[in-house]
This record gives sequence, structure tokens and C-alpha cells, in this order.
Amino acid sequence: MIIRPKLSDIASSLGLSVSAVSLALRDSPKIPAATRDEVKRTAAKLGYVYNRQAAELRRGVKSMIGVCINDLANPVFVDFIRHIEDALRQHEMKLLLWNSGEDVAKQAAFLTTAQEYGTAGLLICPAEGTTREDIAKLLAKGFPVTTFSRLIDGVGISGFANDDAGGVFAAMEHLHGLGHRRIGWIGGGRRTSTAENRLAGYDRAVAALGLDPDPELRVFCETSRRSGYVATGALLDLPHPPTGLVAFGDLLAIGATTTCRERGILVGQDVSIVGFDDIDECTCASPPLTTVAVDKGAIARAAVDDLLSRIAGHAEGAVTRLFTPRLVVRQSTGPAPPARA
Amino acid sequence: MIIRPKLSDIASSLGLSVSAVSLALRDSPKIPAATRDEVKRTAAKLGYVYNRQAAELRRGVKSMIGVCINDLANPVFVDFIRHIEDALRQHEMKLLLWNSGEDVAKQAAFLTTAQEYGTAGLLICPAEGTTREDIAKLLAKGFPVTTFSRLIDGVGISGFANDDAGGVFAAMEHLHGLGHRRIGWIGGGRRTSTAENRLAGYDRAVAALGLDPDPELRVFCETSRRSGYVATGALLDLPHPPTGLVAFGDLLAIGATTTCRERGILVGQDVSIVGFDDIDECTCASPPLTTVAVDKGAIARAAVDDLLSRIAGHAEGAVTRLFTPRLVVRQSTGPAPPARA
DNA sequence: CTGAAAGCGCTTACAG
DNA sequence: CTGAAAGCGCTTACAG
Repeated sequence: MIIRPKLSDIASSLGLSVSAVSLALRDSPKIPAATRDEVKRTAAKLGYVYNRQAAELRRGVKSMIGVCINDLANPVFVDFIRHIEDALRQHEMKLLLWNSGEDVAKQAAFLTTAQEYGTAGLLICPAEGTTREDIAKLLAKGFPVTTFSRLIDGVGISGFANDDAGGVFAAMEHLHGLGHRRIGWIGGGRRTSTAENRLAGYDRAVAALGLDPDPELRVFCETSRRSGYVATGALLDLPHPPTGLVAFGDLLAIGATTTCRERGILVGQDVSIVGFDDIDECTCASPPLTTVAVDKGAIARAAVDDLLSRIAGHAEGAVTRLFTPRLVVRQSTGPAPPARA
Repeated sequence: MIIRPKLSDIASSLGLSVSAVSLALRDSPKIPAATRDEVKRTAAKLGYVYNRQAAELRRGVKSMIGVCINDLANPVFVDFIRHIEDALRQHEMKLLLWNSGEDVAKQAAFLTTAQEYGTAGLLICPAEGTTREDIAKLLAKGFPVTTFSRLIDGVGISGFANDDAGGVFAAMEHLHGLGHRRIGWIGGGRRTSTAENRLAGYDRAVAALGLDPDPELRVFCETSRRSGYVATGALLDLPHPPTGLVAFGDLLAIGATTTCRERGILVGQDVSIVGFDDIDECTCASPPLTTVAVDKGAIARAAVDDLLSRIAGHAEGAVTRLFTPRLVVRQSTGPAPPARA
């Protein structure tokens, strides 16, 4: 038995030429329908597997896209991946997935692999510490790259992200409207565009709304439930703790609810908490979490479209597009408690 | 400027032969060190990217492994992936990741892609509904496949999984030792080996320990926080609710704690809850979750070793290995409350 | 130590 | 409608 049959095996078993078999398998009208069927039957019988590497080498086309994200453990990226997959499927493109885990070295290794394996281009949410030079190097090689969720400025690469500053501002306005005047910030401890912009939204809102600008109210940490738990503890230990809390991400906000619960503090009454991203878990958190919903589907689709048109050679200049998020009010926010003595 | 330079571009720019360049780049002792350095410098200068597809086609070797899991949204798989990655890195193998999302059609599409792109073999946690025939078809083509976490029996494929029945049995013994006699089961609603075995462990323990065998105590659902929330509600609504609860997975158990919290039921006092898997979140759940810790690292390493030796042709017969889990007692379990009238 | 030639499994003009 | 030939970018014997 032939281990891995190739076109020539099908051809010889049928008394056809290799070219005829090649065309038949791809439904060329040059081959009579009856012959095509026969070829396909024989291929199936022999257990033929198309060697796409060989075909792509010959044709000079590619059909894989590399996707590199920074933190698989954050559900928001699982959402992004699902949307990217959906968008890619319509273009018959496959996805080569990678998780950098915020490790620039791992990310660099993947970038190399992605190129060596002939991916057509790269969709990347850059790990913290990714430099313009890292990206410029790829671009110089003519390798199409588009960023999503996080942006890298000033290097001529397209980026599609949420309006992070605006999202936090909206969250702050919401709390301000509920009477909160001392509002804490947790998270965004990494040097990424997302962290910078969300914090900028916080600072801007503090100034614009006349809130307490106490720098102690800002606690920087990474994005995980545990970090949210710890950071919120620090905030509540303050001599004069905040009544409202905006978190860099939902994971942090969920961690924050744990801290409150342990201390017998009622979320939505004693303290109001707003998350960011709108992951599924928000609806079954306790209480269900008020959050800033990021339009992951629209961002994913726009990034895929940009990358594909770049790959196709219709490369207009780099574009940066920000998508407006939507505040979703659930039960983790409520009127500020009356001031205490 | 050359768009994507190849060996011949380096060769001609240096007045060398293509073969010399090929050997130099791979540090062959046949090429003088000085020449090697020069070749590498030129390659870097020209922005040369190794075409691994072409090289693998010629050499007849492969360096990618496909990994197909069933649910990326479950953190336990993120853990598995990380361990698989680590094991693979030592063998210079790359990973082509895919999430079937419990969709057999998506999984089938990936299996085809993985073969067409020339992955050396496949590590798979089969989606619900994967048949023996699905696997047999791959095996018939001589395509190396190894399962992990979930097993497919009777088809001559190696599998590495947790001792699921034993794990649940240990959880039940723990609760029994604390005085619980009416213990509920939530989850495992899918037809997978994991679900069957964990439920079997429950049933066996109910019989062996003389617990209440009320079938109402078993609620089947899929694995998510939300499902755990809902299923636990159903259990607590029973005229005679259980005092202990074993969940198919930690995500469910965490959902269960939410239900209890909402109803003012103290977890670890009024009701004891045991999860399964030991994901990171267990330690920052409230209360921290007693769980059955799966040795994901050992399972991942064993599966990778098996697959790689199969790829290398040292294919002993298929082996199935079960790894003994470890009960980790935290604060979600405690003595059964005194029986009520 | 270096180069010319063949070939991995495909596809694509080009003849017949 | 069908086949022989060339070539995608590499690597590997094989001569020199």
C-alpha cells in the first residue's frame, strides 16, 4: 500500500496524465465530468491528501494567516479569535494561532515561524515591549502586518482598536452621575496603548468632572482576577477608600467583587464597580457587572479586511480606526452611599 | 530591491553557488567559517527569510504539530496548551493550534487542514461526537494521532488522561468523611470519556459509601460558569437539597458558589463544593475552591512524547495511560451541617 | 572546499 | 480533450 499517495499514483492507477489528475481534482472544465468523478473516487480510495505546501510553492500563493495574541488566559482574546476565525473562513484562509503570553522573545520566535512557514500575513496584538523597530523590520521585508486591540504608533502599520480613553470616560461619567466623587482605578500596569489610553480616559475624566484627583486612587497591576482582588484590597485599605471603581478589564473587576464580598462590602451599594471588555462572565458574575462593551466583532472584521487587502496588494496607507464602545449598565453600580463622618 | 530574496540571490550577490549558501546558512563544516559568516551577514542584509515549506518538501521532514482542543474558553485547556508548547519547544517543533468548540464539523475541517499543510502529527482532545471511524480514517492514512484529556477507545490510538473516575471518587470520600450523605453532581452533560468516567466515579462512590442514591441529585449540563450557576439553582430548589456538591469542572463549581452567595448560603459551611481540574482561578474564588487537581503537565508531556515517537516511527502499540489526580482541600468544603427537621 | 544536477509534489503554459 | 516539460525554493548526493 502506498503510504502517502500523490498525483502520479492516481494518474498511473487510472492511466491518465498527472496534469489531467491535477485539473480534475480542482474541477477544471477542461476535464470531462465523468473523468473528474472517476479521479475523485480513486483519490478517496487511495486516501489521497492534497499537498498544499507543494501547491502553494508552485503557485506562489498563501492561504494561512498568523494570529498572535498576548494573553490566551483572558477570555476577551478567545472572543477576538472566534471573530477573526469567522471573518477568515469566508475568505478560505486558515489561521495559525499563537499566544505570546506578553513575552517579546516568544513573540519574535513566532513572527519568524510565521514567515518561514509562508503565512500570507500577520494579525497581531503586540506583547508589551514590542518596539517600532520590531514591526518596522517585518514591514521592510514586505510582510503584511496589521495590529488589533493594541496599537503601535508611528511606523506605518494599520491598527484597529477600541476607543479606550472614551470608554473609561463614559464609565466615569456614569459613576459621576450616580454621585460618586472618589473613584479608584485598578489595572493597566503594562506599557501598552490600551493601558495608556484607558488611564488617560480616567485622568481626563477626573479633571473634567471635578473628581478627587488623589494619586493614591490609582493602583497599577496586570490583568487577572487575582490582581483585581489584591489591588482592590489596597484601595479599600486606604484611610479614605473610594466609593467607585473602574477596572482596566472585566477580569480585574471580577476579582474586585471577590475582595468586597470577603469584607462584607455590598457591590452596587457600598461600592460601585465598572469593568471593561464585556466578556461572557460579566452576566453571571455576582452581581452582574456593569462594563464597557468592546465591539470585538467589528474590530476583528476590520482588521481582517485590512490585512487581506494589504495581502492582495491594495495597500492604501496605514489606517488607524477606533471603535466606539458601549456602556452596559448592570447591577455592580448604583448611587453613591451618603458620605460618612 | 528584491522582494523576497532566495538562496540564489545571496549566492549571486556573493559569487558563490546556491549549494554553498544553503550549507553555510545551516552551519555545515564543509564551508569555511569565514564564508559562513559572510553568507549570514549578506542574508541578514538582504532580509532573507528561510522558506521552510520548500525545504521540508525537499527533505521530506516536518516540523509542525497540530493541536486541536474542544473548548478554548475553558482555562484548563489554556494550561494544557502551555504545557504542550513547553514540551514541543525542546524538540524544535512548532504548534498549529485549533479550537473545535465542540463542533465535529469544524474539527474535521481542521484535521484536513493539518494534513494538507504537512503537520507531522496531531494532538487532539476530541470534540463530543467524534467517532472511532473519524480517528480510524486518519490512522489508515498513516497519520500519527494521539489523544489527551479525552480518550477514544477501541481504535488503536494512544491516549493520556486523568483518572477521572478515581478523582471524583476521592472527592466523594472527602465529603463523606466530613459527614455529607446527600451529595449532588453537576455537569458532564456531554458524551465524552471525561463525562462518562467522572459520572461513573460519582455513581460508584454513592454505592460504595452508602450515600443517598436519589437520581434527582444528578444534574447534567455543559461546562461553564453560567451552567454551574443554573444547575446549582435546580439542586437547591429540591425539596430536600444536598449538603455537598461535586462538579464536573472548576468553572461549574465557581458558578455554583455564585448561586449560593445569591441565596445567602455559606459555601464551606451550609454547603460544601468540590471542583475538578485545579485552574488558577480556584485559589482566588470565594471561598477558595477545594478541587481535584489534574496533572496537566505530566499528561501533556506524555502525550507529546508518545506522538513524537510515533512520528519518528518507533510506534509500539497504542497505550492508554491514566494519571492519578490529587485532592486539594481549600475552604469550599467543611463538615456537613446538622440534619434539619 | 565548491559547483552542477536532480528531485520533493505540485501547477501552468504550451503542444498535439 | 490530454500529455510532456518546466519551474516554485530548497537540499543532497555526486563530481571536480
